[in-house]
Amino acid sequence: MRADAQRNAEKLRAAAAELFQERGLKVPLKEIARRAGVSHGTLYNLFGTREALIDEVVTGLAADRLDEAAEHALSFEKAGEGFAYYIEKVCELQATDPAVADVVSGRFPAAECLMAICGRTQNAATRIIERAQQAGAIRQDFTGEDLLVFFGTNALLARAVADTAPDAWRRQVAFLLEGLHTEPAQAPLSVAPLTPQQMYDVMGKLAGTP
Amino acid sequence: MRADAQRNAEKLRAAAAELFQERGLKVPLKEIARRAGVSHGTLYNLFGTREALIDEVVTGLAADRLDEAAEHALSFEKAGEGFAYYIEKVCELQATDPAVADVVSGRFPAAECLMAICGRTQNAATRIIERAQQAGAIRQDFTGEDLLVFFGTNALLARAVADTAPDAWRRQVAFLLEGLHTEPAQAPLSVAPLTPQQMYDVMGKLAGTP
DNA sequence: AGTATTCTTGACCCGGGGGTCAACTTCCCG
DNA sequence: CGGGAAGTTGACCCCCGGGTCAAGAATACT
Repeated sequence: MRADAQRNAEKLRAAAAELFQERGLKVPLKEIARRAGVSHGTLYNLFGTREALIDEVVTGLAADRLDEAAEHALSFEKAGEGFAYYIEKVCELQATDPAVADVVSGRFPAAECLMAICGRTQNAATRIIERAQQAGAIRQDFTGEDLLVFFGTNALLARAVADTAPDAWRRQVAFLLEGLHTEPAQAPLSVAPLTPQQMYDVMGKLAGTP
Repeated sequence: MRADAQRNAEKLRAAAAELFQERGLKVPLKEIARRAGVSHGTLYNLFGTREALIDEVVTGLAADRLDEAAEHALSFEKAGEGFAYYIEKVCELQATDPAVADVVSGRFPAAECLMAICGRTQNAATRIIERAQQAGAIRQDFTGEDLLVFFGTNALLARAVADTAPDAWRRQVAFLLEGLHTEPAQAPLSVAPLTPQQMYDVMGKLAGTP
């Protein structure tokens, strides 16, 4: 690769990182090129697809932050506190970085590496939930799918409130956590959790509009 | 108005009612015209704006259904049950009719009549909440704005799950209701409710993407 | 029936985003 | 330092949705 191409790729990566973080993974590619001070043809030439760009610029960071949150959640002595920490932390990541929000909401433009993160997050969520359930801290019928659905809606919510009341999403999180404690009644749920296949469909559509 | 124009208007109203209900208030106008078997020019000629069409076809029905839900909620003897009924009912309306969901999520293309409904719903929600709070059934710091935010996310969620697990939203509703009961601890919320102005911004953006 | 009025049509304009490619520029190496 | 390879550019294509309007079709009135 020639030296100037290398430089352009770097400029594009920088611009993409900025814009993805500011506005999510769906920013127009032409706008990324514009901010990089480069023709959009060059972007297509160097990266080919939006997914490739995402993978180089977002995937690693997002994966690290999500993995770290999961790890830390599992290190709490009290499983219930780890569970609460995890939810708050992931929601916070979503709120402060639309790119992460898009990653968690899964399968954006079907970038392969993103799917991997999604799966890892799903697994981590399930482990954290089961640990809390075994400790008797939260209701038994809450599932990893439930949590991912919540993350999906939280992504939308956090983006919607970002310019207005950047912490507004915390209220909803609090209500959810309150609803998951074991102390009170705990009426049985009348609807089954989503299957993995259903999760795939649903999260894709939830993300589809923004 | 000429007879054929009358007929066309009727065909357009019918098509619009169908499509709004199937896919929400943002369906392309050209598609409505297509389904009505009429040129899109005619649609613009007869109705001028999307808002006018919405007002003739959706507004009344949506208002009726929402008002009825509110009324019925206030007729419960136990305020807490009325509250739960109201949330379930509104969410159900949203789930079975994307048009209603868009109406509740407020301020679509700024149709005047829709704003009126929005205000009425906000008021109704507040009354129902306060009644439940006076009965000691739900936590004191839950507000009408909180509920509308929840409706906003539920609209997205319900639409996202519609083809896959049309009742999936009920789980989230259940978690919310569980979190609002008075029995357990009730940690104070660390974030203030939205102001009415903030609500306006937020709900507009939440609806913006889909 | 014939004319005046009202309506309808569909081609056309716009802007936005995705994507391609021939012609041009820049680089690098012999 | 010159020429071939590598890279860049921006005009161009697509589709989509909103919106307009001159020309033509349909109706209603006399």
